[in-house]
Amino acid sequence: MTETTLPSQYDPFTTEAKWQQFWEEKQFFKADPEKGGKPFCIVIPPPNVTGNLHMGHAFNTALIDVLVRYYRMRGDNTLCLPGTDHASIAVQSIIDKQLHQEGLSRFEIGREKFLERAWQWKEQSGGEIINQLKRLGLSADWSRERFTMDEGLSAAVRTAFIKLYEQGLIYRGKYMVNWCPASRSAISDLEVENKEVQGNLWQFRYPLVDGDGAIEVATTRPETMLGDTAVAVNPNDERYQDWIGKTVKLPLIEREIPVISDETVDSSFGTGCVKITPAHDFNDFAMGERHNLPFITVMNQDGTINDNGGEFVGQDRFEARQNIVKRLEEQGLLVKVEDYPLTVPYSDRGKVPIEPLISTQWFVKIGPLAQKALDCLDQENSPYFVPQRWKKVYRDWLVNLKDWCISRQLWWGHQIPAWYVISETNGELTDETPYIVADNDEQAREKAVAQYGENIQLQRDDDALDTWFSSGLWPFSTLGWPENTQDLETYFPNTTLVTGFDIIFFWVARMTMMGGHFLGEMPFRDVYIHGLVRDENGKKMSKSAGNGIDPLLLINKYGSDALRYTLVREVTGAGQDISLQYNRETDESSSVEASRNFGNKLWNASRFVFMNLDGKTPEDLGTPDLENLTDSDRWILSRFNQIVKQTRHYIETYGLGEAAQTLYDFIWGDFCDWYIELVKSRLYDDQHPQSRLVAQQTLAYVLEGTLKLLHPFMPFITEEIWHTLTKRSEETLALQPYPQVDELISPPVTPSQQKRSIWQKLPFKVPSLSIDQSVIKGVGIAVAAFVGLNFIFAFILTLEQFPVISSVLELVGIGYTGWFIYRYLVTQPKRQELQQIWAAKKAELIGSSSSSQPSRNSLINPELEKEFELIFGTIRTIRNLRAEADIKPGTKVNAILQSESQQERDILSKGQTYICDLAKVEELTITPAITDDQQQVIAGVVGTIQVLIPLAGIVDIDVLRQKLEKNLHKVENEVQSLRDRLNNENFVNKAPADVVQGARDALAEAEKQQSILKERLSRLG
RNA sequence: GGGCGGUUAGCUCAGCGGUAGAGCGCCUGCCUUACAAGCAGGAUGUCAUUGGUUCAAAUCCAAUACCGCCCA
Repeated sequence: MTETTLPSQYDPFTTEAKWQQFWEEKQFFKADPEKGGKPFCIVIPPPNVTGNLHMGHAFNTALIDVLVRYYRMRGDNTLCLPGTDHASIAVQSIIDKQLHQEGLSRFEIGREKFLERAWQWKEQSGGEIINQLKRLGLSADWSRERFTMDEGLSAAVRTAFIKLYEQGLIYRGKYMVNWCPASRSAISDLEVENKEVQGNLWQFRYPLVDGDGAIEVATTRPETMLGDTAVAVNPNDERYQDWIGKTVKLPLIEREIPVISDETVDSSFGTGCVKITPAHDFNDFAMGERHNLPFITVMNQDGTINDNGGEFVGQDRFEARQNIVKRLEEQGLLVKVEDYPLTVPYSDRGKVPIEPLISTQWFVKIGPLAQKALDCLDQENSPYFVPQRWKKVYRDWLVNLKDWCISRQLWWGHQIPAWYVISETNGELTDETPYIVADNDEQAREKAVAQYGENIQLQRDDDALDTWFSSGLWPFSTLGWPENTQDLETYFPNTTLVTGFDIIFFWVARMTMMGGHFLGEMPFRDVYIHGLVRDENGKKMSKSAGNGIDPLLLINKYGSDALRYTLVREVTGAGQDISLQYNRETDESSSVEASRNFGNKLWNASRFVFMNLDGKTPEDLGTPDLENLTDSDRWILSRFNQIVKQTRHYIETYGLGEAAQTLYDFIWGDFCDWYIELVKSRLYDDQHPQSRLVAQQTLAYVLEGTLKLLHPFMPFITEEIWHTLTKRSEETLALQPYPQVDELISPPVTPSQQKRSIWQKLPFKVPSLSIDQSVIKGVGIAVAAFVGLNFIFAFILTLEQFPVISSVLELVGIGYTGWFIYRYLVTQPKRQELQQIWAAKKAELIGSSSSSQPSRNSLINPELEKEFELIFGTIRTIRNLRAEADIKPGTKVNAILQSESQQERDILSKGQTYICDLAKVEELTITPAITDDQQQVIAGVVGTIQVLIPLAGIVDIDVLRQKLEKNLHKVENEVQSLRDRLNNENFVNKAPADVVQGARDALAEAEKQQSILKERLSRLG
């Protein structure tokens, strides 16, 4: 064994920083649309530049990066595009708050200065966020980083706006919108959060104009009565038949208003008679339109009562509420007040109740856009939701969409590209002022002049667009749209959108609508929905609750790999929330700690391997010599290939948590607990150099393969170990090919291998040929290509598949060869495509190789794995007996294994050295029957094998008896239940044959165990 | 009110027709030269309740209860 300088504890801090820098400097993750091959593209959901990343971002980033790194290693033409979002309202309110603290307001410093500060903020916050993404290990192409307000994306926004406007899908109009008095801006339906609150239901009396009496109305918002223009009842409500058509006098304001009937009135609400305020309530607005009622706005933009409010002018809406109730009470018009739970719409941003207000805004006509997205969903199931249940949520939302109010009375954001020709309305901006939609000032002026003559005065719309308008373009504006760039050509549509379910509404549907409209297809193939990260008490993390857990805190404590791995491993049920163990007093997390320990385990296993490779790399040693493998080598190679298969399958079906768990079990269980222990004696044995070499080869091969498998999940530690292992200092693990099942038997053709080995062997210089030349020299090439093809096919095919070549060449045909060369071989990127086509062709011709003859064609060997299960079971039983008998770990014992089954005895014989090594057995006897029974013996049973350890010392008979009795009891229960089942005719007749046989076998085994245990007990006397 | 999830070991969660698993925690023994961030061994469950389907239900169906989310 050679000494290693590596410490026995892995230190993530220096390591992670080192590789982060290495990856970035070498630009390993820079995408190249020319590379060819199957494109794989993820554009990350851009974090808001409102501060730092939270745990939800860490989660999202971890999932994205697993996918991106996997597909990159698989050989796909991969792009991961990072970026940030300007978050209009959120950032504006941050700046507003800053100004407020300085005793300033944005109106005082003006738009220009305000935007300067906002950009400053963006630089700082955006920079921090990008750094944090890097610390998380995100393997993005940083050269393509975008920001929603950078030049290109702003141009995309203007183009989209202008196009939609010209197509009649954007309009300006006076409608009721959700108004946030705190930010003094309109907001969209989605930014409204409904909250259950304990409010009141007031009942007022509105007196009849003609005659005596009054009608009683119920309301939860008394202050709006100032704007009432009718009272309404349900036409079928018998109580109020006589009232319909009469006129009542609105108290305090003294306005005469009609009593109308409308189907939508809920007779069971309050008195069944409601006041109608068309300018301050969405339902009333609709009713006002139906019945032609006046619309009287009684509030200002800041939520105070305006001139229409009589004596209450200038009061805040909630102050006015109190005063109005008081005044009505004084006038004897208050009937009663009762407690009443109700849902109040709050502004998600301003955190105050929104006020429905009529105002002039810009809207997107949703119908046609949603229809396109719906068609794609219904006809092509596009995009494909993972898990599928979110599809329904998405669909429901598309169906129920209303027109989208996109203007915001904010400065931070994309200013609406509309110019008012105020000279047409006496220099004033009114609802009637005509306007021009254009890309910039000059264009606007040009257009305006053409329409209104030289002497015009223009004023640009002050408002900014809803942030989600630019976010809706994100999957393609980031790739260069509206320019038809090569990035767009290659990477659109994106492969997968990875996002939390909480923004399906806000974001996903907007992207699908915009993508469908502007590019004619859905902007991503799949939508992978994940849940939220909950805190240690299962509560949703939120800023207001203050229960967020800072990912950086955990990264600093345990490393990025550990945090990433924890988050990914938890995500088994896709779309399900995950909760993170956390101790707020110590900032410790037991689950992240477990992942750190896992990393450390891998680290130490690797140290062990390094110590035993005599300083050689896997390349020096060569791949495992398949002719000279021992059973244990064959076993770990079987397990490894099984894991390769499972991991690939899980990742490709978005089972990231399952993949992570599978690797954990393999590395800790199969590789560390068993294989390393099995192989030790061979490594320390100089007498058998060949066996030692094969052990080294297998160790090195499986370790390197395991590092590759795990790399997408724990990129830093695997990169670190891989470099120590391979000494390939200028390369990166991140660009190594992902392991393939049975690659030792039929080596995969990887691009790099092609370049190095096969390609250079071709008898002509294809890479230097231009396309034109290839056409001219067609015939000559065809001949040369034929030779070249033979080389390639010879390499791709394994020996047993060789006869297939002739039939393939018939398929290909010589005349076709020239084109074939041009199409697939001249350009280096196309070669991968060939590989895929070839694989498909191969499968077509010879059938899928994996399932047909597993033992001959695959290293995966289920029979061998079963045999090892028996050997391991035997080892465990001996260890168990040793522990029960309190035999010191270092002490060797003798053991007798008795089985009537020849097959079992054969397996045990083959595993004899393993059993001796791992269970510390001096002398092992394998026998069909016990001949001379020992007096002092402890016994156990595994399968139908009786395990006996003769003891020289004293055994506690009572303890032994108790243990045997307990086991016997368990076995007897099992025997009973199995007998019951097998005695049931229905079971025997109806259950599948293999299940019945399984039960019979289990019964036989249990009965055998039973008799062994009984026998042992009786011997105890 | 409508819809969707969840309820499995002390905790966090897998399993989703063939009779119950992991990590953490707990108990016992070990500093056995890869790893004490470890090794070996051990204990722990009417799989929320009630019905149904089935030879067989933690697993499928229905209802109920509780927890959570979304929409109105």
